[in-house]
Amino acid sequence: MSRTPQHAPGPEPEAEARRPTIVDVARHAGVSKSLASRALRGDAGVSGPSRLLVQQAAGALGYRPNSAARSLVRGVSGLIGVVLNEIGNQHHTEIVAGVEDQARTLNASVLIGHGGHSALELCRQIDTMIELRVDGLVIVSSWVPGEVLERAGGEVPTVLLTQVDNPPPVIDTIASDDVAGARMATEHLINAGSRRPAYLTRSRSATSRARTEGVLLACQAAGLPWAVEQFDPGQQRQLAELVGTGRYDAVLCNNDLTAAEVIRAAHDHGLRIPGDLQVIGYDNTRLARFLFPSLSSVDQPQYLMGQRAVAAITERREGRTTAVREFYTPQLVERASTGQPHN
Amino acid sequence: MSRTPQHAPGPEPEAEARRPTIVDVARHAGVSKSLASRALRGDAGVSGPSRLLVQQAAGALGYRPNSAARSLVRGVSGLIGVVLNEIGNQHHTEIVAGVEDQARTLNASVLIGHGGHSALELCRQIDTMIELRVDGLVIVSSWVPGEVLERAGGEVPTVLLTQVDNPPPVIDTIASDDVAGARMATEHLINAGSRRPAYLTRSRSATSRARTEGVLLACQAAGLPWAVEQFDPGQQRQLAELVGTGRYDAVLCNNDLTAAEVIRAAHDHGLRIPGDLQVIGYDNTRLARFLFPSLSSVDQPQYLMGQRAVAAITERREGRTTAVREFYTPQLVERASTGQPHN
DNA sequence: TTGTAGGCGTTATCAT
DNA sequence: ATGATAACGCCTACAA
Repeated sequence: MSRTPQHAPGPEPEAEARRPTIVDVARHAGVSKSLASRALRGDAGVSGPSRLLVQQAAGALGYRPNSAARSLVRGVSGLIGVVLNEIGNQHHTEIVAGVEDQARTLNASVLIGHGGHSALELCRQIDTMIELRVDGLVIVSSWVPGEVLERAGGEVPTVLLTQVDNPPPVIDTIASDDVAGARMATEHLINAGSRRPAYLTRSRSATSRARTEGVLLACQAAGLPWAVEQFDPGQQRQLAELVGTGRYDAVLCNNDLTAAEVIRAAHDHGLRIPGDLQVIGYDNTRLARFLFPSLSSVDQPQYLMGQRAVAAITERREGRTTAVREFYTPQLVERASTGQPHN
Repeated sequence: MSRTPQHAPGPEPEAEARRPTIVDVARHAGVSKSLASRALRGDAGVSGPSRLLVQQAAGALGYRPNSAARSLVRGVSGLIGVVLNEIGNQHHTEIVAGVEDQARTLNASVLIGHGGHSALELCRQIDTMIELRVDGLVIVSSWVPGEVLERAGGEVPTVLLTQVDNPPPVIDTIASDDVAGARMATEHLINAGSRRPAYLTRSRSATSRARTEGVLLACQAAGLPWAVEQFDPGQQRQLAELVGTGRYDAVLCNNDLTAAEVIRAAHDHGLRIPGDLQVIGYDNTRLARFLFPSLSSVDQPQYLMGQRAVAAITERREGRTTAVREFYTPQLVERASTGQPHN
């Protein structure tokens, strides 16, 4: 028995290697296609022998349900879409893990689309997901324009996992409080003796802007000047040079990788960490533990946020019409890159 | 005009907020659904006024094509699936970028499925992709059993981007030569003076095994003993302790993050790099530049491999039946973590 | 328990 | 240039 289906009555001896459909399975098993459908899905009301027959036929033919056909007739796809702008990023990874685990409880699978740091591409991914008729959409980026969010939310339960300025009411938002996180981290730096703290970022996202705000608040409260140093992703040297000037005695970075750059530059310039320069990262990725000195970092409940996103989608599908607005307070994980050197 | 479709003739005044279909668009525009279909897709043979009418109707209704229906009737989905076991990994990121750029030339979009380090989940993702009827499948993991690969290859053009032992002929393989890469790296360590090199890994994949082989070959050729140190992902302390023993004077790590751990441990134990311990990573991720000292690393043409994978899929779809077996030779990028300290 | 028939939204093949 | 109409593969009343 070859695996390619061979329907004898066909007038074409050189038949194309067509994928077997449920009709083929039914014919092979000698039953109607509706019975085959029920048997394959484990429906009740199918006799033992029939079920077995159908299953064997499906196995012999290598049958695979066509999810396009199924989605079409059932109106749901069993797909949760996640759109983010950087897949090589521990922060996003944890969110996706949360989404996946929660999706598993719904027997849904997760599709990841990534915009590669391009807002346009990000929107295209969202369109693709919607046209695929995902049952819910999780957006992990603050680069999506409000109107796109609004359209998306009108078509499918949509959850945004970042802070934005004015989220439309049709979408839910579940975010970590970036203002609070940055403020807390900056206060930590100041309490440990910093008098010239700064915020370093390579991102222009709303998320990064919110962190700027947190730094500002902490500095104002302490009566200190505040500084933001913005770099473009390409600029490598500038960041290292800035660190070398010794202009700041403590920096909060937009993420752990940028913090790694800073630590590196400090080494090169002979600066002690945390003695000459305190450093805090953001996202508390695995990397933070492996740097030298180990990196203090702001931790967000990413996994939990991913889970909650899927829960919010479920609620929307079950009729909720009010918007979820959840905020989580991040935690500062203190390691060796901050604090008073001799304490 | 509200955005929810309101078909006047409907007998239900409390109509469900159904998604508008092409029939709604056609009715709204006063044309047949076939004409609407052609107009929306930009087919030739539609008069200017009709096209405009249809487009306006679609815009007014917020129409979105249902890709399930389209996929069903056309037999192609316009989707390329990528399955990998770790999305938070720069190595994979670059591959995906290559896949995406090449997919764009086919007007296809890319879906990412990730197995979260579970072989079972990985296979489930592959099944999902196949049932979604992706037009091609790219697998970036050496954990997928041969029989699963074979089945997948029988159903859809499939490309494996890792080295495995006996790839079935129905799938294409495009891989970087891990034996050669590890051998080259090890030879570099030996040339720089190492007499006790070792290979450090947290992975038990076929990829990692191949690298073991490369280390072995280099050591044998130099008449040196060879060593492999295998750790489980959870074990943190063991790796640090091993480094502290000073048992080895040079290590090749399975990836850059593990190399970061080693560097960190060396710092903690007061070992000089590269004087007391040379370190090489694998994958040449962004991180390698930011470590201190900067990390030598084995670079693979990941982006290119991603591109080639899609090209191979295209060729399969156009009738090629022989298997592609491409190998790329990796390059060693030398930085400050290896070499003779005073040269 | 099993079969029949209709429809999901789209494209494509015919006519007109 | 436009319009019927028949698929695509599956699910689901409804009937037997």
